[in-house]
Amino acid sequence: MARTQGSHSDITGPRIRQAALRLFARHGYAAVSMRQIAGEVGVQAGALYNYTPDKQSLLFRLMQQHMQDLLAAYNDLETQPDALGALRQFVGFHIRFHLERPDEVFIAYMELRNLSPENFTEIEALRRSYEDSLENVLREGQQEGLFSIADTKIATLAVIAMLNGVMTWYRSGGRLSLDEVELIYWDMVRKAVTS
Amino acid sequence: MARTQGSHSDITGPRIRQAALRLFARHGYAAVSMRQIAGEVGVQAGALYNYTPDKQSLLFRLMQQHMQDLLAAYNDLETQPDALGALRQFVGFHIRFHLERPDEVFIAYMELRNLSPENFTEIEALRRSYEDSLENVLREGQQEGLFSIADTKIATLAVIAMLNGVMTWYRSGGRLSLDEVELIYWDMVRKAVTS
DNA sequence: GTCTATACCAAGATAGAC
DNA sequence: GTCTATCTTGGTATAGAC
Repeated sequence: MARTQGSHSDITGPRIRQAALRLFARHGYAAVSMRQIAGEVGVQAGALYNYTPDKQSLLFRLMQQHMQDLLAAYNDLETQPDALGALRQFVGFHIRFHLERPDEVFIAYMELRNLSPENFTEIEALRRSYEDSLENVLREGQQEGLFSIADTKIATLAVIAMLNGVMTWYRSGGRLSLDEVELIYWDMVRKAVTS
Repeated sequence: MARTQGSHSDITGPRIRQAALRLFARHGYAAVSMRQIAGEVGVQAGALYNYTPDKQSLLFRLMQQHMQDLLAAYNDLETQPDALGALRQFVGFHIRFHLERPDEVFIAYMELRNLSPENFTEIEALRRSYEDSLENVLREGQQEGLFSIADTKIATLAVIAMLNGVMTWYRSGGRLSLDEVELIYWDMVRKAVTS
C-alpha cells in the first residue's frame, strides 16, 4: 500500500471517501481516526486535508450524498396508476436500494448524532422528504378508499422501520432470494395497511 | 457537584453506571471519555477503576443488565390462552418496556459493535432468546391456523423492527396517548400476520 | 475509597520542505 | 499534492498519598 510522492488529485479524493465510508460503517465515526483513513488510502494523514477541511465534513458529505442519491432514485421511478401500485413500488425500491448500499445506510442511521447541529438539520430534512414520499402514497390510498389506516404518519414510520429490518439480516446467497424477500415484505405491508 | 474525600462505595457504583448509561446513549460509547463519566458523578477519573476494570466492562454490564431485565420481565407475564392473545400481549409489552428505558434500548442497539467479541456473543445470545419468544408465538399461531404467515423468522424480525420504530418518534405528552399508540401498532401487526 | 499526579499513547490538525 | 515533523489536546489507565 506504500505510495510514492506525486500528484493524484483525481483518484485520491474518491478513494478517501470510499475508505471513510467503509471504516465509519465498520467501526463508527468516533472510533475511526484520520490516520486509519489515510492508511487505507495509502497516503499520510496530513494529505487528507487537501480534500476535506476536517473529519466532520467527511462524514457529512457521505451522508448528504447518500440521501440525495436516494431521493433522486426514488423520483426517477415511473408513476404508478394507483396508490396500491405506488406502495408496491416503494417496498421493492426501498429494499433493493438499501440492500445495495449497506455501508451508506448504516452510517445514515447510526451517525446522525455525530453530525454538527447545522449538518444534522440538513440531513434530517432530506430524510424527512423521503418519508413524506411514502406518507403521500399512504394518504392518497386512504382517500381513494384502497387502504384502511388508523394514522398515516405512524403507518409511514412503521412501514419504513419494518423494511429497514431487512438490512440487519439479509445476506445474498442465503436461504431466500431477493425476489422472495421482497414478496414476503410486500405481503405483510399490504395486509397491514388494508383491512 | 464537587465531592469531598471519603468512602461512598454503596452509592458511587450505581451512579457511575447511571452516568455512563446517559452519556453513552447521548454521545455514543466511543465518543465518551472516562473523565466525562467521572465528572458527571463528581469524582476523579481514577476513582472509576475501583468499580470497573475498564471502559469496556462498563458498557457490557449495562447491556447485559438490560437484556436480562427484558427477558425476566417478559417471562413474568401471565400465560395467554391462545397465540393471538400472546401476540397482543407481546406488542403491548414490547412497546411499554422499551419506551420506559430509552437510554438502555438505544445502547443495546447502537453499541453492539463496540463490544469485545466475547461480550458480543453473550449479548447476542440474550437478544436471540428474546426474538425466539416472539417466533414461538408466531409459529404456534400459524400451526393453530390463527395466522397466515409466509415465513415466521422474517415475520418475527419484521414485527420487532416495526415496533422498535416507536422509540424513534414517541414522546409522552404528544399527539397520541400510549394506549392509542399501542392500539394502532397492534392493529397493524395483527393484520400483517393474519389474512 | 478517593485524591492528585502522571505515564503513556493517540487523536485532529497545521507548517514547511520537496 | 504529498511528505515528514510537530503542536496541542485529550484519551485510558496506574501509582501512591491521605
